[in-house]
Amino acid sequence: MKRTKICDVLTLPSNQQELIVMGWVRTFRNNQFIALNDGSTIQNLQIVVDFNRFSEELLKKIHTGTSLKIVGKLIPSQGKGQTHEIIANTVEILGECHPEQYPLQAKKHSLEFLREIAHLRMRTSTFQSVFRIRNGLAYAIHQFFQNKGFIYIHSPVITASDAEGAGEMFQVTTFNLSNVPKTNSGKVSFSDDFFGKSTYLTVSGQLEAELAAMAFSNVYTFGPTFRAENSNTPRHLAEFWMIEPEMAFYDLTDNMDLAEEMLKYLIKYTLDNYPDEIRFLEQRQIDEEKQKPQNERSTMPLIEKLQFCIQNPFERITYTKAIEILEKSTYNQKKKFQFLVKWGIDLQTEHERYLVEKEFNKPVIITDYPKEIKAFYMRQNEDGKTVKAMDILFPGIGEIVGGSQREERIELLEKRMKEMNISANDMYWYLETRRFGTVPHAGFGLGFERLVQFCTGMNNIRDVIPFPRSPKNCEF
RNA sequence: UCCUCAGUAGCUCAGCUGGUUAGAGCACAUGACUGUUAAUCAUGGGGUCGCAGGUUCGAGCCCUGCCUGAGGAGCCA
Repeated sequence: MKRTKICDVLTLPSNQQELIVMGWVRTFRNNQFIALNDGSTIQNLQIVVDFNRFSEELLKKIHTGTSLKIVGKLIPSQGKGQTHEIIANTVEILGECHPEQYPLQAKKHSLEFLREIAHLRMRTSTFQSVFRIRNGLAYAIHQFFQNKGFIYIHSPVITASDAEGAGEMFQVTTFNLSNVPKTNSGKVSFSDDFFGKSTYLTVSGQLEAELAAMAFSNVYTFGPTFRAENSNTPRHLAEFWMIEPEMAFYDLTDNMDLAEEMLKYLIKYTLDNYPDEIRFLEQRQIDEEKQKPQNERSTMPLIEKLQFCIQNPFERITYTKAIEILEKSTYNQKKKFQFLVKWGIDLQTEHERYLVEKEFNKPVIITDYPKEIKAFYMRQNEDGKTVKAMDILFPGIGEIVGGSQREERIELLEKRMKEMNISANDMYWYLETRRFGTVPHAGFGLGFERLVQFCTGMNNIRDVIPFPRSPKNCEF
């Protein structure tokens, strides 16, 4: 007889059939009731042990964390908390778990503490829910794009290009750091390094995705990216995953339409496929927020927030309009903003939060930013001041998507690169896309962990990736 | 990187104005009970008060530096 997964056991008729189940003990109550979890579902299966039939020696080895093989009969539960239960005929200990040394208990732990034991935290209902949803979202992203005929492109992880200026980069080298080869003038001799030049971990696959879009029309990347920024916030990681679609023959509106459709698809996918997990996480958030003052609590419970997000069109406004709204706001007139609102500034977190959480109270897409605060590759508008950029701001998360229509006109692109001190020589391959059959195109980047944060209601980004990498933390 | 707060038992925390032998709940151990739902009841063990200096007759508490964590800001996805 083969093992039955707990997710399957719970769908079977409870008609005395004999089954084998395996899993880890969550709790062992009353010397009789084992809550067994095998990770196939966040639900536990109740195992009933008649303590008169088993040796005390065996029962004493059953603790939270112990792994078991149970053979027994499936019956309707006589207790109230569950539908099924298994009456154990045999109980085999697969792996003992020392109760004094095992850090997980059958009670709530703080997320900070669980972060320190990331190798074990997946054994909790919270992290099982989060990572199950993370898995589902990764799958749904491929499904969304594949259904539309997009080609999945593997952009390189190691790159020599630091042109995007998306932040500090991690150097990749095979040099012995205590004895780095130098040139006669005393500089590091990168021509002696593995690749013969200085190389880094990628900060974005966008430029490579653009190359592919010039062949396949519609492509996307989905892979890890790296930023060596010393950012210590609940929204930043040094290693995170990004989805970067790039579409030929798309303008900025097409780009926004696709991004909005994708986000709604992914949120709906979560609601449709992970109801148990979402309900659990919603309750967790409610319990957690009970200790907070009213004004710091979420305005909507998780499920309602996600449904609201699917059902309403995202607000679309230009940067110029956004500045106008901010300037006219009573908030601004009462001088409640710390930073001055003025055309030309980069929107501060407080400004974004005002627009998303106070003014519109739903996702907002801001377009046509001043060119000075955006990247060199964004398409310049006729006004000479703004570019075809778009950022999607989500409540509680901030910027979840950043994108633009790209500058396809080579003269304007070269001029902009010169102004921003970007080497046309190093970037010859990028410029050749504009030289050889250039077309209008657009794309965006979606921060995968920020999406998972939004869909799970987790406040800290370190709790939505199995093994987070952040400044001063590379454990496990 | 900057600002603010925190670090006391395995976990979550209390510890008053500097004053005897540092407490609670949970966890754990032992016993009781046995249809429980974070089971319950009784008893018990468990501490270099983040680290290093300093002030003081005396420091968990005051001062300085460092480390770690959290929240906010910047940068961004």
